[in-house]
Amino acid sequence: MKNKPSNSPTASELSILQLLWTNGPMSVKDVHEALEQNKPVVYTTVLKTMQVMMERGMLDRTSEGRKHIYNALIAQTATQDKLLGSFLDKTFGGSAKKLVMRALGQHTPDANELEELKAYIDSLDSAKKPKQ
Amino acid sequence: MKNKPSNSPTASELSILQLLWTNGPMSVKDVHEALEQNKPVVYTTVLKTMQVMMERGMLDRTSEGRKHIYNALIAQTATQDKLLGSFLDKTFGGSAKKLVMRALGQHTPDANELEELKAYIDSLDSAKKPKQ
DNA sequence: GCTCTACTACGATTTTAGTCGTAGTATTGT
DNA sequence: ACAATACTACGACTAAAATCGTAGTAGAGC
Repeated sequence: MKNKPSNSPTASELSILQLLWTNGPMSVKDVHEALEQNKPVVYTTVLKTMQVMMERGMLDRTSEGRKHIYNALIAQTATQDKLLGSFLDKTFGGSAKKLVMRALGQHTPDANELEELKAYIDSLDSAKKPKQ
Repeated sequence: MKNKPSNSPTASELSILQLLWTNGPMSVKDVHEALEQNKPVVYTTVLKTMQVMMERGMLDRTSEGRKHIYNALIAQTATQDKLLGSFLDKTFGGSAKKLVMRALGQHTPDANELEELKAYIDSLDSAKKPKQ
């Protein structure tokens, strides 16, 4: 009776999750060193954050000698989807079309990625109107 | 020497900005009544928030009798773009393609909007590779 | 066995967002 | 003029995130 469904991670928590999702299980030291490449942060701050995340059911850990190796318990895609849904509502009034156009306009992918996107939209499109 | 470049609005501030962007200048009373349709909130909470926003350069106001009529000073698109850029970095590692695909997959627009999106991507695409 | 080092544990503080209650003030209606 | 009304001003409180410092402890090397 402990694990709540795990609320959305905060910005700091998310930066830790990104590392774990990318690299797999990591020690606090690993995470700290990685984070510090962007912005100075005290070791125990990272440690504390990860401990809190474990309490909240976002991470678990195993012991390897005296180290703790942490692992993400919540899935990347599910977490991103939840954050995206919330952001979409708050910032673009829930209009995915508006968000997408703005994202593409501001951070236009290269031609190859644009082709992929068109193909993806086609697949969605034909699912919507199966007039095939 | 007062106006800082106006930091990004918080969630509460954004909900107020959305109203002002949509409806134009509004009194605190108007904003309060509109917000309350979603979630109960005390009048002075809204007032205080709007005063803080004015201090931060997000709003200004004029007097109309004893009322204050507030107006958004920061532009909707610029604000959305800033928030979007930040969200994109934090949550999708800066990959607009990933964000877009996820947004479309989770909140698929109707067929008409998908067509618009394809057309928009085409316009971006031809701008990228002007092999016309 | 002893010391030094590399960790973890945890309390405490700071900061910020969000919220509310009370007081003050101008205007309106009688 | 006076009371009721409709506002604004502002201090203060709460909750949560983020940060840090100190203390404790296990293990490595001598």
